[in-house]
Amino acid sequence: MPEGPELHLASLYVNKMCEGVVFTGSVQKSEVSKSPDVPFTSDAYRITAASRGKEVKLTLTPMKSDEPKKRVKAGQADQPMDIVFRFGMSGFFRFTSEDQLPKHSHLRFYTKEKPCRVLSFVDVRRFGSWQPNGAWQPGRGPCIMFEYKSFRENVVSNLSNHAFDRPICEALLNQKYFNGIGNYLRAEILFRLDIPPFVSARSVLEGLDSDDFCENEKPVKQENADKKKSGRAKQKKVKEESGDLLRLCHTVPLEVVNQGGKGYDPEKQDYSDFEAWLQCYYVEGMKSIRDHNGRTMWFKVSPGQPILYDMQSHPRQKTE
DNA sequence: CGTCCACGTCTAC
DNA sequence: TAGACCTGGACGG
Repeated sequence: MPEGPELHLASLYVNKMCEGVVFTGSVQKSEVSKSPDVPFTSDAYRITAASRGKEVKLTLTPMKSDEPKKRVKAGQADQPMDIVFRFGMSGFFRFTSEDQLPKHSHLRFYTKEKPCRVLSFVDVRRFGSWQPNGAWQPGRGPCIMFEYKSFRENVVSNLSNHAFDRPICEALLNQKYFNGIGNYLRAEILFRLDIPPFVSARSVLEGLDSDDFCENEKPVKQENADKKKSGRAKQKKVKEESGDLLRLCHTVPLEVVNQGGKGYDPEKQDYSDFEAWLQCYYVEGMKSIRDHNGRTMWFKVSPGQPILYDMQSHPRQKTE
């Protein structure tokens, strides 16, 4: 499942499926999982979810006892517990009956009904992880989708950092600054602005404002408010028409969220909408190359652009 | 049968 | 800056 949009859709899924549902007992981990046990037990508790960038937080909240004076049973939680999940390459949540447990269900929450149902964290490859009593991972930046203002400020005020020495396509995967961007989003975002993937991040980002003046229909800045010009005219024009790179880091993922469904997941039936939405990643006629970390970067070569890399064409069979 | 590839981190040399 | 960590689908022989 898992870039920012899929993590957020997962949190919406949990909140929708678990609304009004009462869970009970302890939290079960699969035999094979190496993630920590979740030391939480309650006769009756609820589950809610939130997302931030590429993480999801579940909150387990014990329900108040009918008899307030009665002491909480030994071993029973009386305080909420947060569990923070990262999804690796294949994590997602599923809510099923007990006899429909998905394969690779590695953490399970059981409802109080009979027959009971189960909220599962499913993760085929087990690159995902969870942390009981967890918090948002320190060092990950603000969410590209839901903390847009601080996301922008964090990038613009740290452009001198070595992270921005990297090519823009690699910097976009740095979760300290782009929490929620992954491999398909970086391709789609750079494609929209026709930015060559291996130009230096700093050269693309310098000159951007920490405030997005395009947002909220604010008037475009005074033409001459900025002195140093010339090369910036083109950039400013792009910004007026479709937003700058940082704005697209916000709006492109939100397009996927607004599609609903499950976002990126070729195994699912409703993958076709998402596939149709992709303009670059894995698209016929686009080029791909390994970046410095061995990740496949998808991009197009614009007419007249110099061929800087040893590229190969990777045509895709359109299933439709 | 085999090899390659996949939405991401991690830690160890 | 390699690998390590995993399963499984696609595709080649």
